[in-house]
Amino acid sequence: MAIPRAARTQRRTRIQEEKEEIILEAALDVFSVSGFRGSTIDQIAEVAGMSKPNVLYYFRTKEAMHRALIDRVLFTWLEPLRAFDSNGDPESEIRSYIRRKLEMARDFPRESRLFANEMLQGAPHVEDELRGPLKALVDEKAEVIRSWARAGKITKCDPYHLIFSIWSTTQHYADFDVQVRAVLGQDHSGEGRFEDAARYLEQLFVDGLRIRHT
Amino acid sequence: MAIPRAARTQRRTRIQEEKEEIILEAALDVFSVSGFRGSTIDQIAEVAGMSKPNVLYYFRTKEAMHRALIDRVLFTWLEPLRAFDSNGDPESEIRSYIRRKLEMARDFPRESRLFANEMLQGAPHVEDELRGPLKALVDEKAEVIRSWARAGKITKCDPYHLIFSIWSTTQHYADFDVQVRAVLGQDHSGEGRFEDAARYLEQLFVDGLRIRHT
DNA sequence: TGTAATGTTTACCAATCGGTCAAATTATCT
DNA sequence: AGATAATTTGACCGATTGGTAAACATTACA
Repeated sequence: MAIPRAARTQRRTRIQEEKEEIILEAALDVFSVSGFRGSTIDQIAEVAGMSKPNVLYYFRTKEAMHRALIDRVLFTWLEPLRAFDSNGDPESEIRSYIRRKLEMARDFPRESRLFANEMLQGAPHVEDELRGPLKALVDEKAEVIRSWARAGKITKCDPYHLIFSIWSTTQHYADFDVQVRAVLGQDHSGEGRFEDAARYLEQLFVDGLRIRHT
Repeated sequence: MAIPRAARTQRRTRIQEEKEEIILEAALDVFSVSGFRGSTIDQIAEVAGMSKPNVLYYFRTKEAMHRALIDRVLFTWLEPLRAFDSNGDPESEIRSYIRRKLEMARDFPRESRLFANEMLQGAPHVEDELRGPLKALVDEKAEVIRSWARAGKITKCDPYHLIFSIWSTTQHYADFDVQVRAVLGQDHSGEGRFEDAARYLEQLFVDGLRIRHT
């Protein structure tokens, strides 16, 4: 008899690992565009190249798929912020944070859109993670930024809104990709737009913060 | 016999105006949260307080509702950019543009989310408007910014990415409202966060652009 | 190789989807 | 008031939704 995935507690089969990966990949394709409510298991099954019941053999519900995806994305998504080093030089830390976030927008746009979709819907599945681990991490980094300001290494500014502005400006190139391409036109819609964005954003933030050059 | 709305060419009844307004208001509630695919006519009908066939009496399809909503939002959404005055002082123009966009994020968050949802889905209903009127308007304002840079009134920077960064930072407070509230915590989640954001963003952009004070 | 566990599919279910229809109700105008 | 047009709704339609049951196929392992 077939035992659905969620009921298994023992180690996973080779096939399980492969198929679950294929399904999550397909689910990311679909969820990131249409959001949770707008996506269907049939769409995911088609993209994954298997039948709907087969998908449901590995993930018992649509919610289980979404949950697994969100959990994975949430972790890797905060990686750049965790890497933010309180002992580093403020200017280079902020520069590399911007660069890393921009690279993620370029290389993982679906993950960005999945997250954006979840936020737009009011974060029904992850509000706890926002109030808990995310807030804790941001609080910690905000304190680092504040200490830089106290030490005179950086212009005094609201560290929370600084972080928000880095998030929004970088993720914009993933979430609003269509708009960016449409406005830039065919000429500037190549991958070069990310380098232009990096140049512009580093200038905006570093000069904007009046970071003293060492 | 009842003549559905779209077939009418004569002037509209008082009831028509009222009900269409109620329906669009409800549709904005629903579409802005769940996106087009994730929203149902039943939801809209319930929010509007009328039966589904009655909603469909005024808008023949779900798409017609969405289209009417998008058209209206797209127009008012670009109002602040249109108001961007090429004859004005660069610093005060940019300051007031930021302020206006932030006010819209505060006062019309549903409109912002409706638009964001449409972008996330790849702008299936408005890509033409993006490539046409929107691009034309941005091109025009970008040229203004470039002329300010040539005249030495402003630091040289990519005007398109400057506009993108103003859009993203301001709309962030509408689209990612849940996240902003969660990270700021209860203490700073009041309406005061918009004033904090305005202060921070004006500092970021104006100083970042090294605008010479007159 | 045999067999038990795992994986896959066809057929199906009740609920919900977008949308229609005709009948009933209400507003408008003379 | 009465006639006519505009509005509203309950019943309904075929298609699609998330999910299940059970038969069938494949794999892993003794």
